[in-house]
Amino acid sequence: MSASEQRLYFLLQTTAHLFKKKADATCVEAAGLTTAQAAVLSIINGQGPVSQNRVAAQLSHRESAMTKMTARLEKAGYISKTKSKEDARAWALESTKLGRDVLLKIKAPFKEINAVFDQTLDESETTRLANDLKRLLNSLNNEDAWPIDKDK
Amino acid sequence: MSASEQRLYFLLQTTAHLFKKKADATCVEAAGLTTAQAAVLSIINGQGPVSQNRVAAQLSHRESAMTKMTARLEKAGYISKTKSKEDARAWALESTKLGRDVLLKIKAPFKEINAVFDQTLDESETTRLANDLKRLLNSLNNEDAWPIDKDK
DNA sequence: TCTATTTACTACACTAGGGTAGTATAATGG
DNA sequence: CCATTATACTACCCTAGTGTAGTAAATAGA
Repeated sequence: MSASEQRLYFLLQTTAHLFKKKADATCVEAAGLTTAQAAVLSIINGQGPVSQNRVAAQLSHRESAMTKMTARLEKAGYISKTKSKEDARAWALESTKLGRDVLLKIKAPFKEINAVFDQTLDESETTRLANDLKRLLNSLNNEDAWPIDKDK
Repeated sequence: MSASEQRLYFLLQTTAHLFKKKADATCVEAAGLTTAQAAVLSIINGQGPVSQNRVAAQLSHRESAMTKMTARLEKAGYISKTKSKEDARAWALESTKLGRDVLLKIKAPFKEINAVFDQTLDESETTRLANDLKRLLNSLNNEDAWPIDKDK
């Protein structure tokens, strides 16, 4: 059956939406932050002093979304925003002690989410699904970058 | 590899997000409405006079999201909201001529989206992916409904 | 029949993204 | 070296969802 007959787009959106809803609920209960905040915080924590720009790129988000997100994270005390020394335009984002602590609290809820995947799919199915999603991501990216060459 | 090693949750969210972004862009360009509006409108169009409640349930959304969404669709002239005769609390949502017209305009952009799926995955892979997503949806739903019985 | 509960919806405050227009700084080309 | 262009970010307004608290109508139980 073709993608349209399977209503694959709708299925993908619904699955992602419900997983997000569940993950947000468990994360907020366990640690007081959402999965969106956790994603940004974990990149900042892992990549030392980093600009908003670089975080946005890794999440396929816009800079304007980052402005608000880092403001929330700073207000909550999870990150610090200081002006970069190399580039006066950019922020140097870093995680705080509180930010690192809250990232630890989020491990248990994510185990719960991953348990749903692992209870439903075996190892080979998980790998296959991950590969399918990666292939779809590649197709999406290459489509827009065509025929302009994609490397900078 | 396990779901956590594959970062399956993140992969699912990213893929869904980028597909939504692309689909929204092409739909807005072609017909002036978003995919979220298209989903609601197409349910209303297909199921005659229907309550907000029933639409929300099919999309796994909350009633409060429907209040705003139907307000936008009515303002745009795509649907009519009249009080239900069977139940004075409920709305009877129906598509207008304009709403049906705009649904036709959206077919081409969705073909484009489905083409990305079909270019990337063959028929058996598409079916398999759809099944995996359906299985994940079932796992999510049954988890929350346990041990309370799920039928009403 | 009269109360209690459920149901359909609204209002409001919030997170979270998009897109556009603008500013300040950096990098580049003549 | 200076003008142009690119980059990093902000401000603003929009869609779109959540969750909670509330109202009015329907339903169920005593």
